[in-house]
Amino acid sequence: MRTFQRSLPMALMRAREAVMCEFSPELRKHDLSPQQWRVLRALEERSSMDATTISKHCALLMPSLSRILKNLEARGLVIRAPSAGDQRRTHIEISDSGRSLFKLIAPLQELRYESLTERFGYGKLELLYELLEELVEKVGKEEV
Amino acid sequence: MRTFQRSLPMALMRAREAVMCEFSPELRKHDLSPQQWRVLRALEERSSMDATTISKHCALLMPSLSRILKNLEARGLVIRAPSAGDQRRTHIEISDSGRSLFKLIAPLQELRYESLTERFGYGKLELLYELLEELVEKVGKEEV
DNA sequence: AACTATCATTTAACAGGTTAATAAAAATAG
DNA sequence: CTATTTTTATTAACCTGTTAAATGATAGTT
Repeated sequence: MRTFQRSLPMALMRAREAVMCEFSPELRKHDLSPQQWRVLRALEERSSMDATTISKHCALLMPSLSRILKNLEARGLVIRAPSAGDQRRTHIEISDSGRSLFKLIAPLQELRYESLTERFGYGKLELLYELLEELVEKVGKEEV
Repeated sequence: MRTFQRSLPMALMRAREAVMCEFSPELRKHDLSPQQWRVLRALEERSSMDATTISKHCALLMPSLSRILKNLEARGLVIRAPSAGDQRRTHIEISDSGRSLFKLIAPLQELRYESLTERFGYGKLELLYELLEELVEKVGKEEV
């Protein structure tokens, strides 16, 4: 029987926590959770999207995203409006103040990412990304 | 600037979710969360431990573990008693009914793990474990 | 022995992960 | 064109993740 320590979900979780330790503190200074930051980042890159697109882009389930957007909207970092064509869709746009906050934080996080890459090794990081992607692909395939 | 998709926390999260899809449904049938299952598994292997040891073993923070144990105890899967030597410590033991539940679920999960190993490739899985471990090591090192 | 610091655990508070249920708009079938 | 189905988003309910604060027990000091 496989030993207890051989747990893929646990190993992945542990790794994620370790990586978060690197990025979270800076975000917390601005009262941003990693997920809120992820959404802000995505919107900064694309300017605007509907909720479902953000959900896919950020790997967030709709219920989580719903809460996150409510929060970000309340803080004025994001603007929500029903989509023109399809009234079901919500159109999300990053606000000026959202963009300012992004510009304040992004460079610092970028430095940390570079430092992490250096410590871990560029090649290994690439390899890790590839393995993770392949894992998602091959494990997801099972559902009929 | 690094593109949005190059996010290690996100990649790790996505992978974890994909893997969970494999194991969660069976657990949910028995009203067990992945973490509750992890604790039960750890206790089955060692029979009994104090809370802090479980916490380290299962990579759970104490507040989470505290809630999990309260739940498992209420369901009679686990027995809690103050430790003999040190009254601060809580001694946790798996109950007979906890052991029975484990024996019911474990073989099914084992099969799923084997299937996953086969689909992903044994070598790749080993490599992934190693990379994740190394990542935790090298990223954790930063704090002084 | 009394005071203080440390340690193990719990509680609180807030956010996200997850499944199921709901509401409303849009697409499709008949 | 109405009835049904599908899609989009939200809400609810429960659990975990996470930081900070609180409680209670132990160890160390003076």
